[in-house]
Amino acid sequence: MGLPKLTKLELQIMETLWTGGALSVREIQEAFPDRDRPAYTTVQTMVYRLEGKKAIRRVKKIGNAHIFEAVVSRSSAHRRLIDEFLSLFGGRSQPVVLHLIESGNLTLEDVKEAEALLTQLKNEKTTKSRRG
Amino acid sequence: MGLPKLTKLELQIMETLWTGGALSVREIQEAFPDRDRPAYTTVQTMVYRLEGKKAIRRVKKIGNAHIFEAVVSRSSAHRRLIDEFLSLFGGRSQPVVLHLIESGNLTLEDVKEAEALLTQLKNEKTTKSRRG
DNA sequence: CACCTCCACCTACATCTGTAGTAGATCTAA
DNA sequence: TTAGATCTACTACAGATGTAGGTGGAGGTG
Repeated sequence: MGLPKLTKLELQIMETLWTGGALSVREIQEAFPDRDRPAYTTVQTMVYRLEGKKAIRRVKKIGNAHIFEAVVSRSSAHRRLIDEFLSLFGGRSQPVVLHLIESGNLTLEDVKEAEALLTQLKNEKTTKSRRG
Repeated sequence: MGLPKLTKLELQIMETLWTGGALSVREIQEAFPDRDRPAYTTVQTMVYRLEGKKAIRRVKKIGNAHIFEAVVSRSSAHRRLIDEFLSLFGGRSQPVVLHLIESGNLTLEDVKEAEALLTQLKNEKTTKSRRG
């Protein structure tokens, strides 16, 4: 089975784990912005569901609290999201790109930068492989 | 209130209406691919819900069948979708762009083309306005 | 007019998502 | 050791989404 489908709230929790490493439910809850923080048990429920989906796992226990960490990587989750999204446009990115540009969310510069960044990353990896 | 939120299936129906103009429930249903066509009443339910959301409206009656047409434009619906989507990435398009490029869904060429197209459209509109 | 077909409407329901309460276990500090 | 804090695990529930059945009525056909 492929990557699990993650909902908005689940993604927020994943984001916290991707950023913060291994955390308790309490820590995840407190990572939410003050003004829009779900109840402890709400977060707990989502954490359990993420566990059920194998997106996260329990790694240890501190006191009586379980500590969770991400199993699914941010990168693969994002990929999944994007594919899902593109499928709404028949898998074609053209209409998406048009709208991104139109709304000022995307310029040639952005793309150039992104490409440069990717190229750079790729080269570094290659170099490292050759050296190692 | 802004644009209504549209679900996947609702979007498929909207797409049919955006493409086909004013249609009956039966026509919308038959526009689905043979192999994955929902029951007539399923489509009907979604059409009613779209009507409830003011995304479409009844324009006339042929025989005893109502004919529906889109009220919300494809363009605004797409915009809404994209904003919704970007919000999952904190409103930043950078990670999205990176993934689009990485997965081969987006190249500099695509962006150039899209920009050219937009510029062209804008000019045409301006010209038309001046003329009219 | 009688009948058959198609449609409108209403109702139902499983699953998913977000939300949270409660009961009982466990830990910790006095 | 005992009371308060904190967690876990379970349960509940409303709204959204996809899916579709059933009933009755409108329209055309012979």
